[in-house]
Amino acid sequence: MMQSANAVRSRVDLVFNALGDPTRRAIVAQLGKGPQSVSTLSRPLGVTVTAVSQHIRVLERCGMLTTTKVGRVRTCQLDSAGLDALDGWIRETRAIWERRLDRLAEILAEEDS
Amino acid sequence: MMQSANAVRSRVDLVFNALGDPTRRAIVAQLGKGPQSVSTLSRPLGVTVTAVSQHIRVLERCGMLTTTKVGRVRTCQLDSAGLDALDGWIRETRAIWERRLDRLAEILAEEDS
DNA sequence: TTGATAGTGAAGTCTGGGCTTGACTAATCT
DNA sequence: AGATTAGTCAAGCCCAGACTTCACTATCAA
Repeated sequence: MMQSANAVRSRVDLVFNALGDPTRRAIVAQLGKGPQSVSTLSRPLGVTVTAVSQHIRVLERCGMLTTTKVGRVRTCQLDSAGLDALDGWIRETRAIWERRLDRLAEILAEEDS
Repeated sequence: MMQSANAVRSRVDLVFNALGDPTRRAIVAQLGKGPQSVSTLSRPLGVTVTAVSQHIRVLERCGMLTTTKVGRVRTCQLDSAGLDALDGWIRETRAIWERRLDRLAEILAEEDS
């Protein structure tokens, strides 16, 4: 129940690491237009199919997308797990940040009086 | 008014790039506990003050934190600009993703009838 | 069965960027 | 003034990881 914090944290780390690369962000953007095969993804990216295949694995591992292979073609589509993790991190971080601002406001108010 | 899309996009890119590094994520986490000086930040991170100084510049450039130098000590604190950009990106991406799921549901529904 | 197509695996190249060291400046202390 | 401390600059080291090539397998088409 409380180890989930660590699990989430590590997934967030993986997501940030994954999305830290411009090519992978481009892949995610591409998939926004709908599910696509590995080779279809590779064309507008200007990289090898092999490279895309490698990126796909990274993105899949961190929950940013899922893939299904039917026949010889692997189709990729966005997954919400990665987004959820990211979202959680942002909320958490912002909450901490805002709480701190509130405290600062309190302190300033006290100084005035 | 519409060029903001590009501006936001590039800031998001900077943020992802910045947060793609574990040390910088650690810095952000540290700052969650409150504003801190460069050298105070460096101690628990196990890296040189110089390294932290470099990271600070990257994080500041993308709006994740702000710094103020008084005397010889530079104090860093979280900024919401970076978080806002990230948040916007997530909302956008998730919206696209969900719209796509809805469309898929429609298609499946049509097939059934 | 021959050929073309989609993708993966292994192995190697090469560059970006994270980190360090050492020298330096500016502020603070005694 | 001298010594200490906080931080920055410049230069270089070094390695993770992004990308490629080549060989290979599996699927589909003629």
